Amino acid sequence: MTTERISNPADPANTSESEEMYLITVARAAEDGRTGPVPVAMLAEHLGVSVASTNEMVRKLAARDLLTYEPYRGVELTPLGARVSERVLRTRRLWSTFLANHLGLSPTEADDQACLLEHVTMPEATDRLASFLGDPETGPLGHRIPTARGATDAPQAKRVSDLAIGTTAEVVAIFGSEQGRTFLAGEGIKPGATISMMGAGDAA
Amino acid sequence: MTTERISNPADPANTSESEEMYLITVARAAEDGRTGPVPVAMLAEHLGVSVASTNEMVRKLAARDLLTYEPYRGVELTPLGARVSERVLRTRRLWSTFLANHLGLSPTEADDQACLLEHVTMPEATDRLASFLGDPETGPLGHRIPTARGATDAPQAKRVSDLAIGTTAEVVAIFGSEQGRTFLAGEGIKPGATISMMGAGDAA
DNA sequence: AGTAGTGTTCAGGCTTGCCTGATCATCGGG
DNA sequence: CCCGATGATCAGGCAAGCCTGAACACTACT
Repeated sequence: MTTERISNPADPANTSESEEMYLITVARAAEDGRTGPVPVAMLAEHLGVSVASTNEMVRKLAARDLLTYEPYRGVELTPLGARVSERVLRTRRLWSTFLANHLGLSPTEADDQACLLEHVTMPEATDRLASFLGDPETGPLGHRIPTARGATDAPQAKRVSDLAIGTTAEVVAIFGSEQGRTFLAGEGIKPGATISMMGAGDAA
Repeated sequence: MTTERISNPADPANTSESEEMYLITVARAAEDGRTGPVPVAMLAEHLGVSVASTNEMVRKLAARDLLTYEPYRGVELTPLGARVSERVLRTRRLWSTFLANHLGLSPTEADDQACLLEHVTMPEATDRLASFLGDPETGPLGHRIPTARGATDAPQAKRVSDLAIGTTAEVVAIFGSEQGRTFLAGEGIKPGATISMMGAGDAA
């Protein structure tokens, strides 16, 4: 077992179980109605770890472009991070559905068990499970079950700085501060918009 | 997450995933016809780790009475170790059966996936899975599936349809959709409730 | 504007499971 | 009976994740 990562059998970003827990915790905060960045302290709280550990992990995940971190504000999932967390949550909720509806576990037992299974389920198995269950849209606890998506997701996002001059692209996400995003949105640059790369340089 | 072992949700001996892998490797050697102690080198080989690591782990497991180790001869499971490995192998093969027969994975894919699930499956889920599958005796690859044994199996749950008329029982679980569960719960039929079988027939 | 309090980060440590590279012990054939 | 091959073990290390405690930075309230 020389070096290779053991971690997760489904590897959009080759995330470890721990990393996935951080990511889905952020995702769930949003699901629970929270808007804007999730404070690091809240993450630590939910995961039952110290803030110091959370800080450490958050930086690691940010460095890997799985989430953005703004000190004193909190973290947010990047498109990549969102994809990972959706895959994990999809898997969890599918298992949860199976465990509750077919094996008869209570919804909470099912969710606990599913939380353990979600990190070690191969994409193939997840998809088969979805079919087996009839592609349900919500889990036993009422949560939405994300669709397979992402596998296809084709186009693959780039950073603006990687865009060749003269090309056109669709904005899928904007990184940076709230202020920055707001400013850009005011300029018509927001997710869904189409932009063209006309040239590069410092502020004119 | 101060100190407590995370490890396995089924804890006969509170074994970690790694430890379980060592134990079932020993168990499988016996299954494969081998008699007498299993050499440490063979263990290392099968697990893909160094002999030094194996030696280390073997001593740890021996100290915990999960196996016996005689230098220059090899290791053997103690009754305790055997119980752990049987539980794990039972879980693996049940999952394997489900994955192959119900989700349509190939026997080897199923086994690979099951190998990941086996370490994080709660005893409750294992038993339910066994019932769901009809208590099969062999897995997709032809291996024997150990029985639950050890858990005392106590009263053993039955399906309502197997209840004799006039008997009383406690509800331990309810299968079916969210809607169905909700409906029954509204009728006072939920886990923990006591019910009496008054008669059977189609909707009155 | 100043400061209390909250949030961040650093330093140093622990555990598990694995590694390599020596030594050290044993077994068994010649 | 002796020594080489095989097996066992020791020492020292590494990465991941987590910890505590202490220093530091920022925010927001008065």
